[in-house]
Amino acid sequence: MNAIPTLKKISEHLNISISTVSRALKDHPDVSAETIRRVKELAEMLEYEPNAFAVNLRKRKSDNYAILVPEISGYFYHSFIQSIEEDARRAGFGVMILQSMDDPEIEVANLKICRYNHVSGIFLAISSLTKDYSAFKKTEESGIPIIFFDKVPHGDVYSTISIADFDAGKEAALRIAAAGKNKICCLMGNPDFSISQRREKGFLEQWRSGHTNDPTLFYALNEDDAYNYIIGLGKDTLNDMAIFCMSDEILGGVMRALYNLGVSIPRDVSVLAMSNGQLPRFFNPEVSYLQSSGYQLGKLCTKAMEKRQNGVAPETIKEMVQCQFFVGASL
Amino acid sequence: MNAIPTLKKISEHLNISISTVSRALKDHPDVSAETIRRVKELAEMLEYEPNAFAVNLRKRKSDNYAILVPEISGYFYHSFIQSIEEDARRAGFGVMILQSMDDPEIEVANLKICRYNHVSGIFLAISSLTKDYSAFKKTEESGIPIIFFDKVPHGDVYSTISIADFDAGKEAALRIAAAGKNKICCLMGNPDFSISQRREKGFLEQWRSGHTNDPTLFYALNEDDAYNYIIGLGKDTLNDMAIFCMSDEILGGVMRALYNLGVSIPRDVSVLAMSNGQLPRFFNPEVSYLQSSGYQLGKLCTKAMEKRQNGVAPETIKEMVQCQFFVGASL
DNA sequence: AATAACTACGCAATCGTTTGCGGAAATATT
DNA sequence: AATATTTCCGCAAACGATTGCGTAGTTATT
Repeated sequence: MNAIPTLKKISEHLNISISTVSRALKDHPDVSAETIRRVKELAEMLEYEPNAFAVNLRKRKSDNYAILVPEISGYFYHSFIQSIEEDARRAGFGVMILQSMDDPEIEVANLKICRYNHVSGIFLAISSLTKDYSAFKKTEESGIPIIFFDKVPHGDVYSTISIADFDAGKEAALRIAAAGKNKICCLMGNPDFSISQRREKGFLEQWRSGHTNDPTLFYALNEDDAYNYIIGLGKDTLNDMAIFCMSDEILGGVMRALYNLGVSIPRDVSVLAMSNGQLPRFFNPEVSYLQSSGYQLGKLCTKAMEKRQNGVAPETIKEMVQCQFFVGASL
Repeated sequence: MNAIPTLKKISEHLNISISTVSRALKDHPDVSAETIRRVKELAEMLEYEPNAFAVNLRKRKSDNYAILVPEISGYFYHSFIQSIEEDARRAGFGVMILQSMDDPEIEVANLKICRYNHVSGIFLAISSLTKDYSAFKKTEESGIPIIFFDKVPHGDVYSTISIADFDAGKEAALRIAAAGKNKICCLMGNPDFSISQRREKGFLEQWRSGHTNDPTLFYALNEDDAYNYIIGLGKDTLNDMAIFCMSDEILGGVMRALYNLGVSIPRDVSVLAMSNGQLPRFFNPEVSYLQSSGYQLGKLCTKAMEKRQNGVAPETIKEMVQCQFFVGASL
């Protein structure tokens, strides 16, 4: 069997104490240059690496971050995860993934797992129905910093990195107005999502400042919801309408429906989306969208986490990322 | 500070020894019913959970699996990861994510991380240029089972769960032939990928059995490669052609190009893809495809991993998943 | 009543690493 | 030559959970 080397084994080989080996490997000044050389040489040869459990047990802390999202798949979080993993690896951290399946109970259980595994920090997108923040509070109090992203709790005691959803909503309304459209349908996501609420608010506020008619609102919980809704509207109702799709999921459903109905874009119907940036380019014509990039959001979260690791207070970290507009041909 | 409870704390509260507390929590027969009751009651109250580091240090094993993929994002692996996480959580395992960025060196480093973190098992899709399997061998020898999936090493000493790539290639050729197309272009992925090679081999073998002309082959390393290639072919060359897209990445590039060239599908050009199942439905018309589902593959890998955990020999686990054909309107 | 068996618990070592403290040997200071 | 400093290293106690072994006190057996 391929026995994994320990300090003890090295110490026995060299006939010195475990402590000295440990110190030698860290260039402790109490160890002679010659001993350091010999220890390091042997350690290298045996491919010694400290046992993570033992180190963590002693430090009462692991070099692991946790990412806690409602769901890995979909259009957004996987690119966020990729982003975090890249940075974490560079900083010597591992990444644990946990899904809440948008269930507050699993979310609480996952936080508990994080606590008992003494992760160094948590990146967290909260589930839509989370009302009780006590698990967040408890986790922060136990010394584990949480960076909330995308779906963040309200209240100002937490570190949050979020999309400028309100502004994005406003810009969407502006772009649509600029395209000369007047009949609007907004397909928002689950109204329990904070992001849905803010995007809607921004859109409505902007729209109402220049128009007297209100947009039609529909809350689509998933792609099929969006699809069925558009199909239900029918070609006539859709004529000359502009559709705002709050997410990639919704965009997917809407476009499939529009294809099936055989409407022409943008002649009959205009489309504007908010997106992670991949999907809109696959439609014909390419869909214009406001990009909220999971990858970029990840980069900001990494920076925020580094600050928190260095003791920066949670409430001082509040960031909003503006969305960037990408011109397609759907508007 | 919200001190996390330990056996010691419980034992002090109850004035009994640490050992007895430990045993009580596991219903050890050496502990009286009354003591068990008192211990469990207090443990519950304090929300005691064993310190994972200490447990793992003693067991020399963690309740964690690692997933090692070239890249999280893209069209395939994230659904695989989602699948594994679901099952792992149910079985009480955590999931660590590591990306190799398709770099053999990082892959080796990641395997080392797995070893020194004593994960219970690894799900691994190898990078395209990995030639040296010694790190795999070493990891298996150190007692950590590896389930290779999707991109698997050759040789028969490993546990592998792979797509029936050869068969899928054959079926693709059959479907295209059945559609009456004769002029074929196969867009394959990186020729270093084992999956590219097998899909190509299957396609060619089947095709040649009934035709004298060979398909045009092109290896697209990414979406843009595929896009540029198709654009380069031009409308005339494409006319009456059937295009086989080996992956979602390629499909994306091809469809964008076809849209831009303004060719009609399937009148001018037919398209058949191999896909995880999401993307083809977003095109107009919907693209026909052979599904290789990351989610399903994950389920099979979980079962394989359970077997390995129970001591089943690596080489006895070899599975091939057949692809399912989904009828679109592109062929 | 003496021995056997059982119940219920504690001691102490172990997993591998880290670190405060103490001390022998070598060197430097008067 | 006696004292003061360095230099270099080891002892032992943590971190928290687990477990083989030992044993005081009780009950069962002859």
